Amino acid sequence: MRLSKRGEYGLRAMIMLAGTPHEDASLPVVQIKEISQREQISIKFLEQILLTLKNAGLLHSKMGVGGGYYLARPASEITLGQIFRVLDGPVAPIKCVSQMAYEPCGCPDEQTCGLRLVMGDVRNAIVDILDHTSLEDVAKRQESVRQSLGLTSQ
Amino acid sequence: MRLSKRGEYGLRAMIMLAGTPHEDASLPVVQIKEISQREQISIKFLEQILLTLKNAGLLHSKMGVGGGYYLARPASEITLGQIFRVLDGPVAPIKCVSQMAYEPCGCPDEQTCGLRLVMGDVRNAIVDILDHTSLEDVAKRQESVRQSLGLTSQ
DNA sequence: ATAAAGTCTATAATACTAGTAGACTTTAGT
DNA sequence: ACTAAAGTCTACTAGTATTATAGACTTTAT
Repeated sequence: MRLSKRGEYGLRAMIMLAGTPHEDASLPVVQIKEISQREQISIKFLEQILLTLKNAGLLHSKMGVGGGYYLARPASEITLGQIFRVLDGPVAPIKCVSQMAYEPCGCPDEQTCGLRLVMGDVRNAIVDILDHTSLEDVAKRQESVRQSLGLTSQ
Repeated sequence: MRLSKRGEYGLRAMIMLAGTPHEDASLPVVQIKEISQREQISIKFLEQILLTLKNAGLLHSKMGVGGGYYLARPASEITLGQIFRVLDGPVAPIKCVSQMAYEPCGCPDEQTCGLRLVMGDVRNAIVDILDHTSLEDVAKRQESVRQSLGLTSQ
């Protein structure tokens, strides 16, 4: 039940982008280098990850001087589930309960397989969280933790 | 978020053992070979898995002629979480929210890390299911599905 | 032009997965 | 005692996934 480093880094980067208010609206983009430094992620590895997210339509980018990345949609419309699936594949712990990538798992009778029933519950519990938590939700929650700790934003 | 084949096979085998009523109380053990055939699992691979579960104290065995495996405790006292952890390690999707195997994950500030907050929820949701579902629960649920399908037991 | 920035593909080291193999030990029955 | 049935234990292997690193390329502002 593990989130890969790819998934972790990608999610952290997206959350950071959601939590970075563009006070300076003329510079809505953030560079790979800055994300890499602030989140402590290898820049070359992060490049790949952001590119994948871009090709999946979750990020937009601007090339050339003054370029960088920005969310393809409002933070409220991007869920952690979408990001997760792009980077780490299906959420289901076992293929026979996957909605996105169903495949029989090889048990003698899938219809009455007890493991499948339970893993279906697990899948639903995970999906409930990941597909109903947007980047905005995370950014807000983060902010509220910061305030309850008496820290200033950023 | 994937259950390995090891984990899948081990859980299936344990569920099978829990669902096999020892009507013939003089023969409470089931042989590897039989589990392998009924669950369609490579016998050599299954050997390893059952041995691991035995060494973890979840199974007992009897060697020699007429030997085999049986649950170390009543099915109601063995949870899927216990089995899972033996075969697939910690349940938490990321180390920084693991109770059993905590490790910092490398984010700049763990206390306010939004990803960590959400993954903590995911961990709790999974643990809620796996640690509160016993082998007996699964066997009963399986049986009730069988009946609702109009099948006879076994 | 040039430098800043993203794009894309290839490669590599390491670890993990899903087995397979085979020699060994224990035990029941004769 | 012998034998066959059954679990025990360790090593090995082929394939795949993970976590990067490298470098050449393209786009764009100035």
